[in-house]
Amino acid sequence: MSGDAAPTTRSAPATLHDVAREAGVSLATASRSLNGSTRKVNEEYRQRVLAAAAKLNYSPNLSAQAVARGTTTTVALLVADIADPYFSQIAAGVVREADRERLIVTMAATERDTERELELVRTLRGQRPRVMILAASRREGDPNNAALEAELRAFESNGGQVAFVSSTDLPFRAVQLDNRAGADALARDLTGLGYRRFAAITGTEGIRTADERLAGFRAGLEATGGALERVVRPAFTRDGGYAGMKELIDGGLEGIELVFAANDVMAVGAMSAIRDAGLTPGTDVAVAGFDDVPTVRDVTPPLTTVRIPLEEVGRRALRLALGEATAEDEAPVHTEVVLRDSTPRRG
Amino acid sequence: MSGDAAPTTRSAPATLHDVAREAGVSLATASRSLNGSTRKVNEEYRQRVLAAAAKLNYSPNLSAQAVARGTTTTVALLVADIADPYFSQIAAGVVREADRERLIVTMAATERDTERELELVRTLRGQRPRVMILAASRREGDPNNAALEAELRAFESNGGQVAFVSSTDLPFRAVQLDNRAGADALARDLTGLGYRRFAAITGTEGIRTADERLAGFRAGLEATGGALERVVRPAFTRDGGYAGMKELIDGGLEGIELVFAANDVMAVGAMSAIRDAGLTPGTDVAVAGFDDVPTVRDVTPPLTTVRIPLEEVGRRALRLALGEATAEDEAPVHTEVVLRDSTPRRG
DNA sequence: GGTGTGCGAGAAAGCGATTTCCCACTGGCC
DNA sequence: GGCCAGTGGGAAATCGCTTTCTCGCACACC
Repeated sequence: MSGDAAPTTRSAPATLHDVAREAGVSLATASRSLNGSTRKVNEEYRQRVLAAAAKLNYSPNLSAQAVARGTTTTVALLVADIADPYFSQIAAGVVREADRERLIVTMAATERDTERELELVRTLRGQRPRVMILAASRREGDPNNAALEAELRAFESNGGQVAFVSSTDLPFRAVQLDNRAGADALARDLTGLGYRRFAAITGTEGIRTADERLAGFRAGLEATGGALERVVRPAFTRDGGYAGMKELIDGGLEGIELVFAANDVMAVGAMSAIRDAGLTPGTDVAVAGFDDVPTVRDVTPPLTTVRIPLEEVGRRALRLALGEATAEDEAPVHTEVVLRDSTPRRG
Repeated sequence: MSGDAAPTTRSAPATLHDVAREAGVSLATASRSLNGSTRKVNEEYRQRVLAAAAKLNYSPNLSAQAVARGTTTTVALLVADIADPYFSQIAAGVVREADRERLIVTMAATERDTERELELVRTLRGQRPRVMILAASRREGDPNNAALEAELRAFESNGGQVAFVSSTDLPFRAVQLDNRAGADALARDLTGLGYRRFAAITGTEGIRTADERLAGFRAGLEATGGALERVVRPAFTRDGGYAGMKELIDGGLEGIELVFAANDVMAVGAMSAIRDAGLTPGTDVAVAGFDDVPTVRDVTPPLTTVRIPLEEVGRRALRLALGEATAEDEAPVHTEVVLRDSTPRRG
């Protein structure tokens, strides 16, 4: 049913004033009854107010409350792309934790554009959110970084809280993902399985997450005698992964045994490229990713990767920002190598 | 860097009042300069105000604006589960379109609980959003439906707009997905490929989307001589799909040639179950899904499904709610069967 | 020169809440 | 009986902004 206009006549929502009048009490008493202040209010009055509110279907105007109280119940969340499973899982964690704290989440997408990110932060600041969580990936040395820092500083000095997801060069709280250690461990495990000759598909230079993962992987290989023979740097997306793998194949695989993609969606794209080239991932060339997003256990062969508990990361980011972080929350997030069939033990 | 407390002393954000004082003009003039009212303001004053605002890093308090204007720039979005690619793609569409309209999106997750959904609608109503978009799936005959309808009616009569995604028995605008026709067409194409004996994995009875897809599939089979021999109804999730397929296999496949899962994540789960049972999806038993979420082109074999342009659905939902829908927007969303290797032509 | 008329600055009245402050009343205590 | 502390209701101030409303001023027109 593509429904029509509203049936009842349009009228302004009931205000607290209406409720007070209906209950025959003052504004102050109505307010106190509905949100339970420090002051006691006569039980009979309270009941009358509650009844009046129910009758009028009263819903407090959160904006007005925010103005009067000088504080909101809002959390602002910035991600690069909501449709990307990495970010959508983090968002799910933030939303869940926010809900527990009875906070409301407003979300925006930077589309991986730092200019946009800056502008969004500016806009969102107008909401006076209690907390701002920035999960969009950082770029090293981006020209907008200084302005972003200034904006966030201003936000903080007005009493707001900031938390980043993933490491950043900006001086704010952050949920530490330890990309380096994860990739390092992965590399060691892979050489342990008998692999020696590697290639990597990573994001554009400057994307901090990508750079760290590559550095960690490289370090792990160096420590255990693996050789990173080629590195390609396409976009940090599924299609980037596909394109990167194609580039590797077109350039001639020449004995490369395993391709490490800096995140799972790239790895999945890479596997499709391998297949489209008439090869079999896992058999002809092994593939490993990073993140352990849900789908990678369902691809064929299931993908070896480094697990990050992404939803937990989202939850933790919010706790961190709210200043409710336990010592555990402050520690780097535990990452764990998950070996699956995309990297079979090598003869 | 797990940064420390704010460096500058904490102070209240600059208000319009501060800006006006700094610029040496009245509050009214400052307001008019910054948001461009119908009234003209002396260019010199305007410049002074702009300069003062920049100097003080002024950011208008959106809550206060909302109270004063009696209207917000907020869109409320309800989804079942943000981490589910179906919903995250829709959300991405909503966010993108909202951004174009310079609206802010607040998001909440029902976790597939209609009780929660109702409560969230109540809370979000307090924000006085311009628009509420409900994308969480509907349940036929749910006891909370009446209360939900009442709540949304109240919201509408206060000037809010409501839009559902996917059909609903509730009398509100909705983006029509035409699940029935899509599933019908899929069934016809599959019998056209030579399949005759089918099973279906669909959601719990009462989930409208699942029911419609099953009904359409059934109709398509009946019209073309296919037989739906078994139907299982697990949860409407990836794990549900896995469990459903396991149930089918454990019950004995007995000549079933193709399994239709009512959405892609279930289909992907089903494929894993097939594989875990030592069979090969596509070869031993064909699989088809619904939605065409991004990952299904990367699974093996690539999944046959019915494409819904989910991001476009999200965008359309917002336009519909804002009353900006074109005739095109009002029409049911175009669905399209996408045949891939998970349903090879049959001998 | 007198009088409309238009323009635009600023004072002030909201918007829908919360919270301070005032004050009437009750009850305990000497 | 007088006094004081405690209680709790309601008037009014307040939050940060928008938007009427008032009013002085300049200009044009007769």
